[in-house]
Amino acid sequence: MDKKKYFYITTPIYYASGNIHIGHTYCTVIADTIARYKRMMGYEVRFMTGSDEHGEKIEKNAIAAHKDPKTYVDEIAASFKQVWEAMEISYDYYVRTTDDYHISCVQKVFTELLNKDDIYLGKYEGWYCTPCESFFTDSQVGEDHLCPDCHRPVRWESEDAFFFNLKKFVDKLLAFYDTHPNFCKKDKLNEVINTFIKPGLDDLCITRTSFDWGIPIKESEKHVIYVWIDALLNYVSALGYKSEDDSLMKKFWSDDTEIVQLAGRDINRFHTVYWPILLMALGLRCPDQILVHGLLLTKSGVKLSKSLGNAPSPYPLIERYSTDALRYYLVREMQIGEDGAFTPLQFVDRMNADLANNYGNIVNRTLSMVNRYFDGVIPEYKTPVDPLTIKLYEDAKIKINQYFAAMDQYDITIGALKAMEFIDLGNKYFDEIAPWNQAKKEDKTILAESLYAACELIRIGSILLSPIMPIKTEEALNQENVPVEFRKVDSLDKIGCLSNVKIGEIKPLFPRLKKDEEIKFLTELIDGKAE
RNA sequence: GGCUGUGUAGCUCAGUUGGUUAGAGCGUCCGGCUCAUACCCGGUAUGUCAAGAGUUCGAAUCUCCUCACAGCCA
Repeated sequence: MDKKKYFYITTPIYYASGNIHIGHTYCTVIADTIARYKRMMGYEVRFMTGSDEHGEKIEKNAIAAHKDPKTYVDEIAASFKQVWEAMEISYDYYVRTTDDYHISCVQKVFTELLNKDDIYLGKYEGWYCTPCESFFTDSQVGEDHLCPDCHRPVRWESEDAFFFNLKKFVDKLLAFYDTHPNFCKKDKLNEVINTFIKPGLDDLCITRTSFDWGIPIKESEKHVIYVWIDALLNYVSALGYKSEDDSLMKKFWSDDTEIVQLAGRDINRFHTVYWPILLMALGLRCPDQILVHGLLLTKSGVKLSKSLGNAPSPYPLIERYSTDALRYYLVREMQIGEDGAFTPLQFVDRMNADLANNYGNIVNRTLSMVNRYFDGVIPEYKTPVDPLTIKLYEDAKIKINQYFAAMDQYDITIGALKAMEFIDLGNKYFDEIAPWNQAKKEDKTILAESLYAACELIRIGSILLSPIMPIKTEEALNQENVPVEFRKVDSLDKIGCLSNVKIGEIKPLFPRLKKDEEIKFLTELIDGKAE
C-alpha cells in the first residue's frame, strides 16, 4: 500500500440560510473522525469545513431580517462555528465564500476559463415561476404550464447567462472514472453516468442576472456567479489557490496528498461530475475519493431538514447526553452511504448497550477491582500463564486488525463496531476467569494477570475509540492514569507499560439512561414526528 | 417513463468468488455470576432469505420476469 504523507479532507460547505441541525452534524462528525484517525496514524492532515454564503435565498432571508446580507451571514457563520466547537470538530480551517481571497479566486478562475473558451455567453431559458423564482423545464410544468411547486402559472423567460462547456470534458471524465475505480462507489457513479452523462450532458449555467448577492464577474456588471462554481472552488481557494501564498495548495492538492471529500447523496452529482470537470479545466488533479454519505431520516422516511421542522439541533443532545455520546451514535448507527433514521428508541438503546453497559461499565468494574484488590495500583505485568488470558491477547489482536482494516477504508461504522467488540472481549473474559474468585485464592498470580490484561484492554480500546470520542476516551485514560506516552497509537503493542501505575479517581463514564424518560424527551425534541 | 438501489428473525442489519443444519447486535424468555452504572456471561425461541420461473449435483448468493419501497433524472 502506498502511503501518502499528506491528507486533505473536506465537508461540503453548508448553506448559511439557517441553523445547523443533526444532518449537518452527522456529515461533519464523519469527517472529523476520519481526520482524527489520520492524524493519529501520523499523517499531516488538513481538515476543512465552512459555509456557502451567496445566493438568492440568503439575500431574501437577510432582507426579511432587516439586515444586510453580509451581516446576516456573519452571524450565521459564527453560529456554525459554535456548533462545531461544541461537537469537538477539529477543523484546521473554516472557509467562507464571502471571504475576499475566495471571491478573488472565483473571479480569476472565471476569467481564465472564459479566455480558454471553456465558458461562453448564452441564453438561459425556461418556464419561470416568479413567486418561487425558479426555472422549470417543459415536462415539469406540464401542458397547463403550472409551477410544480406552488401550482401557479409560469411564463417563458430568457436571460443572458454564462455557461460552462462541460461537453468538451465528457470523454476525459469517463476515462478518469475508468482509471480511478475508488473515486466514488460504483452504484452512486453508475446512477450519475446513466442519468446525466450518457443522455448528453448539458452545459452548466453558472451566472444569473436576477439577483445581486453573489460574486460579481469582472467582465460584465450585471452577472453574478451562481452557486456551483462559487461553492465548489472553496475546496481549493481555502488552500490559497490563485492567491499570493499558495504553499498550502502545493502541499495538500499535490499528487503526494490523499484527498477525501464528503458529500451527501443529494449533492453527489455536483461532486462527481461538475467538480472533476472544473478541476480538469483548470489543469488540477482530482480528489482520490468522494465519500458519498446517506441522509438522516425520521422513522417515516422523511428527510430531516429545518424546513420540515423535524430536525433537532445538536445542542439539546449534547447537553443531555454529552458530545461524545452523540458523536458515537452518529458514527455507529449509520452505515456510510446508506440513509439512516434518527429514532429515540435506537438512540437510547445504543447509548445504553454500547456506552453505558459495555465501554463505561468495563472501565468501571476493572478499575474498581484494581482498587479493591490491589489498593489502586495496577499489578505488574508478567507473561500470561492462564490459557484464557493468552487467548484474550490473541483475540484482541484480531479485533485490532479488523479495526484498522475498516478505518483505513474510511468505514468508521465498522471501525466503531470492531473497537466495541474489542472492549467487549473483556466481559466474557472476566466471566470465565472470575477475578473475584481468584481473589479468594492464596496464589494471586491469576488475579493480577487478569486485572492487568483488562487494564490493557481499556487502554488500547480507548485509543482505538479516540477519533470517535475524543473526550470520554481521554477521561477513561485519566481514570486509569495511563502515562501520556502510552496513549498513542504507536504504543498499542507496549504491553506492560501499565505496571505499577496508581490509578486515578473512578467515575462512571456514561450514565445509564432511563428508557421511557429519554424516549419521551427525544420524541418531543423532534416534534413528535418520529415513532 | 428511464436509470440506480433496497426487500433476510419482533427491530437494525451481516451474508465474501454459489457448497454441508441461514448469521450478529438489540429486544423476549430461562438459567448463571456478583467485581461493576440491576451490569455481565450462557442458553432458548421466531425466518417458505419479497413472489415466480430458470441455470446447476447444489442458490439468500447467478439469469429472467413480477411486485413493493426509496432515490436520481426527465
